[in-house]
Amino acid sequence: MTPLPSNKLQEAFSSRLTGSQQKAVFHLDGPLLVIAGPGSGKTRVITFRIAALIDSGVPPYNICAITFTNKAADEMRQRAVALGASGGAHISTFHSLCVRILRRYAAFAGVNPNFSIYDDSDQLKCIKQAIADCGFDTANFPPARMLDAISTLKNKLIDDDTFKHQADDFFSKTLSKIYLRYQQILKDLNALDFDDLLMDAAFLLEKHSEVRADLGNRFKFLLIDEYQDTNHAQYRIAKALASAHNNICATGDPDQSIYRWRGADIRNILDFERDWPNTLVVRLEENFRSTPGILEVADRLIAHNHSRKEKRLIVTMPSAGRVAIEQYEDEAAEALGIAENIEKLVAEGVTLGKIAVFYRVNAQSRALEEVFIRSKIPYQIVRGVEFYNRKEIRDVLAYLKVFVNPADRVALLRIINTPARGIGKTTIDKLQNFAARRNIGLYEALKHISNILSISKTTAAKLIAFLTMIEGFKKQVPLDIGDSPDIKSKIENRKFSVASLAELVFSESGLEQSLAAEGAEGKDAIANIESLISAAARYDQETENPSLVDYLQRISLFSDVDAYDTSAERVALMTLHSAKGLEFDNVFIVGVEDGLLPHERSVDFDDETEEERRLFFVGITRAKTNLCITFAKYRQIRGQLLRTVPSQFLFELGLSFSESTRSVVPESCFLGPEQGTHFQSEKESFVSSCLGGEKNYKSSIINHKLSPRFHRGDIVVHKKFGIGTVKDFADMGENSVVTVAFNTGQTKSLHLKFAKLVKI
DNA sequence: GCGAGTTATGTTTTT
DNA sequence: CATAACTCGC
Repeated sequence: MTPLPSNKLQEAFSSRLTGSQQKAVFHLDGPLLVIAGPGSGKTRVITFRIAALIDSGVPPYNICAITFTNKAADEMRQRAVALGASGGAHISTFHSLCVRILRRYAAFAGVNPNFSIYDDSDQLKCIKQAIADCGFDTANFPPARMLDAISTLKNKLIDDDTFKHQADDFFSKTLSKIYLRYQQILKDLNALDFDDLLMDAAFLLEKHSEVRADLGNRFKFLLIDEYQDTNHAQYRIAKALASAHNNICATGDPDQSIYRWRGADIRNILDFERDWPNTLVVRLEENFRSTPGILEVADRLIAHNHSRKEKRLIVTMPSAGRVAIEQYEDEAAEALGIAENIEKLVAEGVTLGKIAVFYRVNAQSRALEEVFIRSKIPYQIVRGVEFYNRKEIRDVLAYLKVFVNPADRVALLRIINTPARGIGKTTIDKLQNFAARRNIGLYEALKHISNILSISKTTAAKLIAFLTMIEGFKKQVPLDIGDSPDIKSKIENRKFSVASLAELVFSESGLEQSLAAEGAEGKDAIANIESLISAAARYDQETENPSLVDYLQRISLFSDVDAYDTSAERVALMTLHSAKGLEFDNVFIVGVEDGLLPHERSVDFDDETEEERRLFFVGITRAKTNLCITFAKYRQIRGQLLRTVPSQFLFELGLSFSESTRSVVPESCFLGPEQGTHFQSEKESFVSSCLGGEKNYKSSIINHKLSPRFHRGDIVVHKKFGIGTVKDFADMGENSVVTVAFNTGQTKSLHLKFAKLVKI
């Protein structure tokens, strides 16, 4: 029964694959784990395997490949076809796959297939209501924190009912109540959040053997890329999908696991061999991407992670390019320096599409953007979801969501008075009360408006006009026919267009009119909606059977990198997380400072610092030829100009400290493989020169150089509170707290880190 | 009911 | 600093 690709194909592939890659690609039967470093061709192995499977006679229909982003799925699809594989294999992300499964087996899963998918801001509204419904205060139970806790539970497949029985302490019991209520709200609104997609799909597969058998029969070969970043729910889904045949192939690199904070469980990859007996493990250790200098730096960095199996990166590329570390005064100078570097590269003949800048947090893109605009360097910020988060876009989409899923109260509340049509808070409250009393949905309540006595005739008329308008739009939407082909063919005579419906909504709802009346800002908004409509038109064109539900569910799962236009000759700006899976000839990594990378929210725990190190490792290993790492002496954070401390990671790369300029690097320095051995000793001397053998060099630098000290009785000026007298000073280095009695009469304890206090 | 203006607040990474 | 959540006057 072992399928085998034709000799012709084996030969063709063999010339393009290394020995270990061949071993992985042609081991078509039974579990396979590919553990491989960056740039070793993990994704390539999966793509080739798809082609090999199809060539060996497996129908494409029986193949299911899971990628980390939709973008990666698209690329894999194209590359497989380029290798001669016919289309038809299912390639998607876990989330997209789950949506398909939940829709197809909606009856088993107990969901209405027209469900809305709720993102953070929708979730926030629901959790706030859940907290309020339970009689708790959002001050004691921060909505975001609660959502986070619930998300963690869902990723572990602990549903609200299960959690109720294991909650034993006060916090858990409170959380349990909120969790139960939150799930009830989502259910009432026929909505699923991102984590529900995975959890519900996992339970569906585990509880219904017929579904499992059906899907096991459908997907006879399961391939999963980036396995190190799967969470427990995804693991259980994979387990269920492969249970019938054990034809599972996973590829991953524990050193590139960067989503632990989101529930990714590194044990999934570490325990793979235990989970699937008789696994063939293939290690790909050669790196075909980066030059030796880059790999040496990467290797040196990742070696500082203790909880890791040692793994070498074997160099195959010739020595070329450079690794530079540059220090700047502040983020503006840093951005300017990068712009100059880019101009130099361009002068050498490099095209902009081969350059990328990575940063830890999205806010860092601003400084770069400003300079790039001034320097006239074309760039693209890789932030796909941002577009769909714009107010006007969300407004149009909310209309569409209501057509498909009238129970979606979040969407309905958004549009009921957008644009303003005289339906205010009081009316909405009355409507909600009525709906709650009758135990019906809000949309249902609109239909019984005449029964709400407290609502005046004129207001009722407005509500009726709104309802009539929505009902009119809904007539344009064909009934959702799901996946059943027999009914499908009967209704097929008319091709539905999302774009024309969106256009109709825009012009007829009054949105266009109200935006047009707004002037310049409205103009931008109109332009955005127009590009939404053209994107929808593209969807109509590319999709065989465009449907509104499918469209809405699809854009809900849109990720940042999905918007990345690889063909554009523009510098790509993105977060280190988004950079995963990509590669560029020239890479800049900015803001490598303590508190930013590693991020301040992660420095308290060693395992989190290790994840930050992996994140930096991922960034470094994206570079093929040139790598430039930058940091600044001062950085504006949340409006405050702060003196920064170079990241500990810089020393781990082997940076030296210049005593004469008291800076970490004179102006810039180059690291290369030949410099190797000296770094450790130089780091030691740097630390001891700063603090004479103490361990915590971070705060010492600040104390030494810039943290002013205050004494009782000092007169100080504060930006906001004015003049005052120092009452107390708690010297804690960068965390020092000053207590000041201001002349306004108030006494304040201020963190030196944040407050700008000047001694006079 | 509505919008302008003010004040509090919270700050990572994302499918 | 940037945004969400308020207040207030029309």
